[in-house]
Amino acid sequence: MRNLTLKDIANALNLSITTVSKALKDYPDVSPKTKAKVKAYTKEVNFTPNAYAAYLRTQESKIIGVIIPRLNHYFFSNVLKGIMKAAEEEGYMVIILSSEESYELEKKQIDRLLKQNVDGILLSIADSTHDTSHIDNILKQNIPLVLFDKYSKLSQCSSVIINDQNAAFTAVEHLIKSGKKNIAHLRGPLLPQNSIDRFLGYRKALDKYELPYKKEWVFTCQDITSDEGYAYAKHILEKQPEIDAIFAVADMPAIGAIKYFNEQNVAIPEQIAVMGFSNWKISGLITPALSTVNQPGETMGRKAFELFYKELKLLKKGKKVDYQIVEIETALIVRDST
Amino acid sequence: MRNLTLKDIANALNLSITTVSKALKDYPDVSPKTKAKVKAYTKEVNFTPNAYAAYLRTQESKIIGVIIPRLNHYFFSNVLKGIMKAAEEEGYMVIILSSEESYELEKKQIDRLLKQNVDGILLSIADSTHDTSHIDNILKQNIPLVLFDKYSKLSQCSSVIINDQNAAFTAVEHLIKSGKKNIAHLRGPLLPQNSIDRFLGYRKALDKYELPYKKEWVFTCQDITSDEGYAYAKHILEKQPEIDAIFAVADMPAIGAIKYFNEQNVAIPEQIAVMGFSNWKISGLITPALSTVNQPGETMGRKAFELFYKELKLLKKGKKVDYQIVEIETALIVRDST
DNA sequence: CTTGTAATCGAAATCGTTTTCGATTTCGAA
DNA sequence: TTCGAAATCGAAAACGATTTCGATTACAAG
Repeated sequence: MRNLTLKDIANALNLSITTVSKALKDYPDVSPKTKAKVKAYTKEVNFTPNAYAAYLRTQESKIIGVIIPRLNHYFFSNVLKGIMKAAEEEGYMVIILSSEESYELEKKQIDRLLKQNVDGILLSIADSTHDTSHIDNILKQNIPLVLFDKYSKLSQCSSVIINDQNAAFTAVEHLIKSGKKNIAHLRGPLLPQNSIDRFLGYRKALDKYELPYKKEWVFTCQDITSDEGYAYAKHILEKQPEIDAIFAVADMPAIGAIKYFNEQNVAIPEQIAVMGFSNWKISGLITPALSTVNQPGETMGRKAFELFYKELKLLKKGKKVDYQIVEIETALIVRDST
Repeated sequence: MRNLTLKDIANALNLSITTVSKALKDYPDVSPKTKAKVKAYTKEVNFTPNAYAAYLRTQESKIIGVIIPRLNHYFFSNVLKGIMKAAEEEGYMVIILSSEESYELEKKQIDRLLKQNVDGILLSIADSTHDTSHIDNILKQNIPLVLFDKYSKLSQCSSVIINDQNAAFTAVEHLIKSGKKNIAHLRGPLLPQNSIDRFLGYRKALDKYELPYKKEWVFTCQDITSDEGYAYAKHILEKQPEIDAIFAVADMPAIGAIKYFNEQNVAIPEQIAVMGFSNWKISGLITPALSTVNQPGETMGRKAFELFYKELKLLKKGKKVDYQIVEIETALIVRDST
């Protein structure tokens, strides 16, 4: 059972391949009558032109590639959802690849996508990515590129981000206003812009309210896992009991910390308050429910696709495209842990 | 900056397009010397044949389609991870679509994938799917199809599943052996085989240990959310306090129930025990940690791809392919909630 | 120096579209 | 009736690979 081709349709209707093709694409030099006839028939037999053959002429694959650092990750799943919904509305398919936070793999995945002739690439860069030449390569090939969430200040391309610094500032400010004075920070790895900015927001809040900044109150989570949060919570309780609040770079370490405090019957937030970041589904379900910052993944994904699509259309028209940085609103979510 | 073509390579090396193509594919009628020359050069300039042009002759897209019911879902994310890793090893790209648990959308997504000429389809069917004619259509087109997790007993195709009935039986048996006698079940929707089998496993355990089965102890979670678990927990505590254990069809409702019990200071597991299903990451992080059944998503995904790939190779050789049902091992995970 | 065979190579057809451009038809106006 | 413009159609050339099959070369044997 072979798929139908234009030739089959043409034969069935006693028309030429050309006319059938043009009728389907609403060329002006096909009469309304034959257009109607062709469209009715193709609909009846559920025909659509072969995408690969079409690509050969148009050079448009109607496929975009998305690279995320991790697959099973609540936030990125949400971003994907936004991307895929928006893509579907425009008839685009999405190929997803994961860099597993590895710079080498990220380069390889970009290469795979370029070989696949995707119409555009949406990318959230890996924690370990330390230079951006592979990213600039995409731009050189003149195919639209949009970064989301984990972006790079160095690359001259469209990005969809949140204001990490402000969001972190607001979160820490809330801790301070609720009376906490010795606030620790579980920060992310050193490279990604996100962890840098969240750390800077933390410092800015301390500065503004004239609280001391102490290096020994900042702990680095390499992998941003609950295990790391759990271990640091243990360390804090045993070695640095003066700490009365924790601001974590993400929900996972915060949840790990809460788990440990629960086991030790530490009163949250009275003895120690815990603040997360990202608003994962689960953060509202643990006890006590975790205060956090909402990071609207689905919105970011949709916006990222829209930026790509806009650039593609400009490109097709041969117009100049200049890139754009879109900032998505975040919101402080106060629950029971602060 | 156009991509290179066979013609470019041929010109550069003073060979014909034919010879270059054959050299790359190790045809026997190309001398080792020219093969080496071609391979060295293509590697140097990072050339690989255009995938779309190749498709036109070979009818192989090297792309598979995957349809899952939900995107931001821990278990399915894990399955995807397994699929994508295995696919990458064989040079396959993966297009992912979501049916959002909708029968209509599932049909549409299958259609999209067929139009895209994917080499195979991996599918986990939606809760609302009530007939399988659209699935049988895939088989008629003679392209490999593998169902995973949410499968259908009616379709004659390969599937990767767990033994839901046995797994549920073991889980409930564990509740019984820990002394619980009045065990409620938060079951899933009526259609999917999973919820049916887990329900049957629940009943079988009650039967075996001569505990009464009561209709009013079975509650249906339409969407399998934490909210439903929360609401049923409230109902149970207020209206049916004789219930001393809950076996949930999945972790999410179990977590919702635990949240409510925590708020009401109900002792878990002393007053009421809670058992989940699936072993989501989060289930080990809440307090008390949730007992559950491990459902190895990544392994299932990898196996599903392998089944597809095996079928494809048989198909290419023109050999008869007969489908295969693979059962993946589950394991009871006892934590603090039972 | 032939001749036959094996080893190499390339011309050309093909896959299914899209699109240019030339051919044909239609039809109103003169 | 005839002419020309406008409307409608189709032939054919791409797109970039794969593959069949015929052509050429090399070389050993007679």
